[in-house]
Amino acid sequence: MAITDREKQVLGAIIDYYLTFGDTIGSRTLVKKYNIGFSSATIRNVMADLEDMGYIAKTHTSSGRVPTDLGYKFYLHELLKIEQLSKAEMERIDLAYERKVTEIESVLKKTSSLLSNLTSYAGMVIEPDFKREKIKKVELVHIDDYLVMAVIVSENMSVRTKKLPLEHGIAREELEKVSKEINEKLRRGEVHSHLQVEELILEKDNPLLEEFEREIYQDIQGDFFLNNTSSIFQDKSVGEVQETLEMFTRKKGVRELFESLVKAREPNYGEVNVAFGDELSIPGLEEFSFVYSVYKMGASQGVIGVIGPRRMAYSKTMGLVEYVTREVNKVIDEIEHKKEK
Amino acid sequence: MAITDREKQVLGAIIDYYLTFGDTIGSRTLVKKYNIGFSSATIRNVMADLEDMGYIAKTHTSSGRVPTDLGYKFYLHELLKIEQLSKAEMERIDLAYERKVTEIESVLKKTSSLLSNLTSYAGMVIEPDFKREKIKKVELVHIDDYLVMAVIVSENMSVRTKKLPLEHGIAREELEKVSKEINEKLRRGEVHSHLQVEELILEKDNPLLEEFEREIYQDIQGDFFLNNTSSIFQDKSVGEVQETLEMFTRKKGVRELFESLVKAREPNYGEVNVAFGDELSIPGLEEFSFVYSVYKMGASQGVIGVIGPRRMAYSKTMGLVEYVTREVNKVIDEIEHKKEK
DNA sequence: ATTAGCACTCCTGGAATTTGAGTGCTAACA
DNA sequence: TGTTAGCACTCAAATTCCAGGAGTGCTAAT
Repeated sequence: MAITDREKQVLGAIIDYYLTFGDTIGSRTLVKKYNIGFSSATIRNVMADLEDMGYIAKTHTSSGRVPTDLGYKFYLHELLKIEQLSKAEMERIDLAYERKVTEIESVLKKTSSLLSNLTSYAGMVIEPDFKREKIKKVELVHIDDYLVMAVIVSENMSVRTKKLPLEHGIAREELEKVSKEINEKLRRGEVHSHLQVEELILEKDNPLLEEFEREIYQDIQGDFFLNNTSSIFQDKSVGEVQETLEMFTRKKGVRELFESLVKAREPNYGEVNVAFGDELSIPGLEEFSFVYSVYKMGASQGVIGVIGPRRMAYSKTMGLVEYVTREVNKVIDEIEHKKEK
Repeated sequence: MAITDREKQVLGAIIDYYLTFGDTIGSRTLVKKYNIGFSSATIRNVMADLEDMGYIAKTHTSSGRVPTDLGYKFYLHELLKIEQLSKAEMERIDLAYERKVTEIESVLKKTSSLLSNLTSYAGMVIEPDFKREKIKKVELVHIDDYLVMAVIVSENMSVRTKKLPLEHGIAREELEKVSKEINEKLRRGEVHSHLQVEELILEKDNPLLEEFEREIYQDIQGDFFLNNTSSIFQDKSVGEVQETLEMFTRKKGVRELFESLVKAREPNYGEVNVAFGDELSIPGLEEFSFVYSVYKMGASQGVIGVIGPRRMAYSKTMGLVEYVTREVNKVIDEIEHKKEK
């Protein structure tokens, strides 16, 4: 049962109204506000058909209609056109990346806050997974005999630091030896993952292995930058969204969730996607939408996106995410080339 | 005009009721719930007197009474007894510090979460101010020619790391020279503050000084660990407390505010204090209370405390903060002695 | 196929009303 | 003189009631 043009038009109007006012709309108002050349009675029939098809629904017997999830998806895939940014907006973004930032982490941080500023939703940037990167080298800094600071550099030039408290103590010279040993092995390709590196350090001293596994695990992995989260919860009470908020501030598990979402779909570089909260299956985010796209960095990939209410200015937001992602890819390229030079 | 015992008793009852139910209480209910050997009419007279003295107030002409700020303070200073923890509770806390943690930062982190678990309010631990500490040594790790990771160790063994992106690039050998130079100067006592250290590095390369000042400023200073903040806002809407929440997650300015509060009073080690939100003058925290005490670490001092609603179980909480602070001081001592050994 | 008309439904918001927990004051009492 | 009973009065909060508005579906006419 194909959908007619008239039906498309009406569906579009209903969604548009819902997007801007968040409310139901009935046949009469629809005819008046969106100049449609038919009477309300006709539209009532069209609406009844759309309801049969499952695209719209009533909230109660005599209410107007709102789009269903199905209707929403139809809209996103078939009806929606990504809006090109205006010249002025583009310039504003370009300007943000103008003063050459030479360090990748701060580029990502800045991008996240840029997105939230421009959309007034929550901006989100996920770093490429550090754990999956090959380790290039490790420097062990001797703080004192009982504390070592490991500086871990990955193939794509991400850097992580990690404190390693030692039970038995180690002298500076001894540590330097260990350090050389490790880097030697790295160079010969005998060690890859960061976990192995830890083991190498630790077997010299055999300390609180479990502690590490549990506590510091998260510090070492790819970070993510999330901005302006509270804005999207606005009217909710803190109690309701407490867990989600906690999850964001502790940065626990969030990364995995978003990552798995992106993996689940075909990752098309440069293409902007939309995921409803319920597709994300992130507790507390059921009523939100995630507009995102994938950027690449070295061999890995990260995610740039915006979390906002289901009722959001998709057209605009998607255009924005698209443009910003392109921009970020450009900056990353520049940095990488500079390094190689 | 001295306050009589009877008045004290009534005031205590009013506050107790307010603390547990957060509501006004009238003479009749008060007589019934707190077995006072007088009639409601008598209590009405007592209440009228207390109101004249400014300790209690009505919310409207015919309502019951609630304590005023003055009444609250009187209660805290004169009436309240700090509750000793039970054996079981003490053991539970001891247990948390049992598995010897050999690294101070994680002790503080753990303390913060311990406090929030035990009170279900927000636990807060402020590190001693890193900026005020003397710097003991600096290690400069060469990531690549355009990125240096500085590891800064203070006199009291706190450690900070900081990425320094360079505009013009520096070779490994050159960097090592700079590093030696700096540490030499440190040893001779020619350099103290971390800012000077930065300058020394930077004058070799003259890079994005302003960027530093602005962006990385906060990373370098003493951190604080704040847990479970959302729990204290519970019933509020996210919109209302958005700014405060944002302030907490960005960790911007919070430290200064709390520090200045503590400075404003005489810092008695080991003694537990209470500050009302309005004494803190922290935006968004007007309706909260801060129960805290000061711990010392090397030459500096930090703060351990709990942020909760004005209506909180003070007696209990104060006992808890007192005990935990003692415990933390003990652990820090142990770590420091171990180092010296 | 479209439309006008009609009876009916449901949500919404404000006004009116009731109830409960208080108060202050006065007069009586130990 | 301190304590108490009794009474008239007040206010906030909850509940009920009611009218109005925005819809719908259906039928009959165009």
